[in-house]
Amino acid sequence: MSERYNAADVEPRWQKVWKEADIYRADDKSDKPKFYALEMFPYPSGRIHMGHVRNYAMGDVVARYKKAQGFEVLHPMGWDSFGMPAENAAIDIGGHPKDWTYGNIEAMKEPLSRLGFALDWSREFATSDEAYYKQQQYIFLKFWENDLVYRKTAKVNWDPVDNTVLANEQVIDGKGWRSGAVVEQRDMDQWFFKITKYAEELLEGLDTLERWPEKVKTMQANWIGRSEGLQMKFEFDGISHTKAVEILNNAQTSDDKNVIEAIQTTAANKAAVPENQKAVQIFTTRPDTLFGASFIALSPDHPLTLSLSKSDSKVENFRINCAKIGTTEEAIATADKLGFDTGLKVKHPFTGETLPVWIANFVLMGYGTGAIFGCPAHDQRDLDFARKYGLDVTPVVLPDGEDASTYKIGNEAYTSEGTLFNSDFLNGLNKDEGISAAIAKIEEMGLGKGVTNYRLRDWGVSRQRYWGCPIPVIHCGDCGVVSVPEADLPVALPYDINFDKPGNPLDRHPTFKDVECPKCGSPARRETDTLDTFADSSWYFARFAGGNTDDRPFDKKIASDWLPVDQYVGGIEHAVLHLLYSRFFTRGLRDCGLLDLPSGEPFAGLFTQGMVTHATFMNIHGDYVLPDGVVEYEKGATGISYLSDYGAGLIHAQIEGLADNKFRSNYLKQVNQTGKYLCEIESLIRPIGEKDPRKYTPVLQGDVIKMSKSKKNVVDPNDIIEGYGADVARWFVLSDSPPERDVEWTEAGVIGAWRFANKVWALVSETPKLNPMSVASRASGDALELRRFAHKAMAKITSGIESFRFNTSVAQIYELTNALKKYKANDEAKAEALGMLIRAIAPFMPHLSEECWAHLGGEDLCYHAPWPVIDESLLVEDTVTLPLQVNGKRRGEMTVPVDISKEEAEKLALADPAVIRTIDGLTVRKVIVVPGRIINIVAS
RNA sequence: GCGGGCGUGGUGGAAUUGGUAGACACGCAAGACUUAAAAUCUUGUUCCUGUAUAGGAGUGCCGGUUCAAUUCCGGCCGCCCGCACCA
Repeated sequence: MSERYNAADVEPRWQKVWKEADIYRADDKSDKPKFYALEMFPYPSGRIHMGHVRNYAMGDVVARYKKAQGFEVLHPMGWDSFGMPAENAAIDIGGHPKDWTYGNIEAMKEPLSRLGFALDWSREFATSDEAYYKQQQYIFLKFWENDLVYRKTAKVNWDPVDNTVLANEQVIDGKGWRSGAVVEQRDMDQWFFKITKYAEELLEGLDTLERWPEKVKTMQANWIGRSEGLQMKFEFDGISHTKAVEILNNAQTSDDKNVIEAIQTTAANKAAVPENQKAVQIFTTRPDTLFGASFIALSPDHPLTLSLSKSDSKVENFRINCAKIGTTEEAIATADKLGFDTGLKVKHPFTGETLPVWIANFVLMGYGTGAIFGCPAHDQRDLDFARKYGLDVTPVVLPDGEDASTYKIGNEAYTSEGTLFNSDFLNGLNKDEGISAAIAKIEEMGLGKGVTNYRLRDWGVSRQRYWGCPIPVIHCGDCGVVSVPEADLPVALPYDINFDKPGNPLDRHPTFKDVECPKCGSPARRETDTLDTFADSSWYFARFAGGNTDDRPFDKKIASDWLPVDQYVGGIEHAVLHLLYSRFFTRGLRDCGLLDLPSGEPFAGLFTQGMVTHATFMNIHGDYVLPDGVVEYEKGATGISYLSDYGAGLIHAQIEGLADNKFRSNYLKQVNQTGKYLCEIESLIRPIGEKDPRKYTPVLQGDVIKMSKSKKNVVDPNDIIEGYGADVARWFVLSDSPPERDVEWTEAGVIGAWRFANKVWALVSETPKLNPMSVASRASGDALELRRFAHKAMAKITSGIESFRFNTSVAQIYELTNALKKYKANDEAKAEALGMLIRAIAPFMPHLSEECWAHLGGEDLCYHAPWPVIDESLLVEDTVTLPLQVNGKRRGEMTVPVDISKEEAEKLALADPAVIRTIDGLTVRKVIVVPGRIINIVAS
């Protein structure tokens, strides 16, 4: 019975058993404590990759472990199936996005099933299913009713060739990623989710997420970007003031009014913005430096700038110049400071001095009020600007140790803390005191008030795309924007579309657009934009929990019972977008009365796993080479080698003859370092007169990077499953590397995992039938030793799983396996240890453990077996080996009873021969005894 | 620029309340079995000196606290990630 472990036979057999017994179905009505395990669901690209394997293997470990711990586990799976790739495929290779998508789902489901994950497939859905997006449309309308959705004109990236809006990620160096056309900024009507309504709650909620990575919380906090400061007005001075009012009143178009209105209605700004426009509103986080103000700067997109440009062509030209700089981050970061003096003046509220009003390219319209006061001495940007245009630089913060009479600002602004000076009533205060005092004074003068500002903007969700959830509204000439009645949902995507022309096919569909107004019955136009696909993934976890309802997004009670997700696992790339949008959605659902989740937090525990990486290889032509095509042989090519001496000679000849010096020197360096020649067998055609039929080409090893098709460093999970089995693939991606870090896929590593699977099987198959649930409570001698070892290992395996350090659990499983081979214990103790081992392996390699369980004669399925109970008394030894240190250096060790007294231990330590030898001639000053840990003798 | 993280053998990594640094695995070396290879098994493997007993050095670098530092503190150096003209 000691034949090799045959995964190809074992794995499908158990998968069939599991499926027929329907063991992974979660029971909504269970009395057991619940546990919701979830991994970020996949986009159906058509193939599973190693990243999926790692992600789902981690979630599966948790799900299976929690099941064994007695929890009712919900572990569902589905498809995030709307999105651009389907449309692009239809454009590039023809066909229909729907067919492409659902074909891919079919193609992926089978290999995913072969990995043997404990998934409740009864809850499966795809976000492109009509039943799903119908409910999403319902949610959209509920959000609209509850003031969480609105419509406004906003700037978008417009690709003039493809006639579509592009997401920021799709704009590369200012050009459309597909067309290569220069992207325009265009104003368009867009739908927005009012995520800023929850800015504060989303920020505060982060503190309650104890089982989230600090990194993700920090990123979200930065993204929300709360800053406290002062919003205040600078009143226009003299004639300029009148002129400004005149400009505003006369030159304003309705568009300008909209912008001004939009600013005024921003929640944070609302209270502080006055009704009239006789002043410029600015926002600052450093009101303590107000006495250092030397100018006011407006954004090129500020309403005042816009109205000025209508009557002044120089302003208009300046705006055009600013727009030319481009949209790339690099261009923005390195752009010169550009300014334009409007000639307007404002009055400083404290000093009464007049300050010039400039337009500056570095002031953003999207943050604060789109206008600032410039304090060059204590802000680097302001300083650069002031130096360029000859504006005053007045220091008002004195660094410690500097003299007020001699302190000067050079080309570096002083941005750290210090004592305020040159500042009248603020003199002598520190930064925080100065901020409070300045705010109090401005408030007292009625010129402004302390406010909180957020960097977070509302979420624009309109996409001019076909393959997404249609936005369920109708535009009527008389009634305006009207929602589609609930009874008419879903607004279904028509199938008969074509991609002959660029742009959104819904927009030119013969009938989709033409509808009657649900209110007045007159001819109206259906919205043809679809929702950002991030909306789809913002509530799917709730549908999994309380789904299968057609009248509501999910059953409120059932979904609320399962939520929050206890353990969510996915990639760090979603740290902000998906994870923030979901936190917004659950709050929205809660406040619309659809979900009973007071905290609003969808994911109680989050784990972000690292990527699967692989070495890259490149040949002399500069092409990436598939790892499969790369062979290596030893330097010298004698004995162990894939190549004959003849082949080696060929490589040498090729290298010497290479024209590319850089490649040749790199290759020779590689050979020197590794002692190996890497090459590719380029063809199997025998050149005339050659003995070896193969043609070898030298290959350079490149960086170890994330698996990617274009870099050709991918390993297909299917190949690994066929060659070694699913368990081996799972085991490998969980061993060695800590889960949050990247793991490098190597052939050697896979073989190691495969060997281990065989080792376990060899151990089990040569063991006669026994009860894997047995407890050898009366063990002594070697048997007791084995028990101690097994229970200790089991404790470490358990804590490794609990704390997401699967690599340490794996190491302990190795140790337990080695111990089982080493200890000469009796059958009862062996049965206990082996039973523990099989159950410990089960979350990682469920097929192997099931096979072992059955072979040993375990009752029922291993999947149903409870997690081993650790006997705490076995974790404590009778004796302990203490290291003996002299002056902090280890000189020996001694084995003593664990409950030895400090005095006794000290006596024994000083009698140790190694200690005596070391302290010979020295005086013992002190002996430190840490019970059960160490003894350190201080001598001099 | 701002924020976060990380530096440990040839390699991945252990050592999460300061207490034997290098668990476990890969690789490598030697041996056993074999006609041979593969597989498997055994032993060794941080570096330096040394036949050995043993001694010295050692967790990026410099310093500090401590009987004791990979761990705590201060200052450098290097790498990675996120955000980025956010007032």
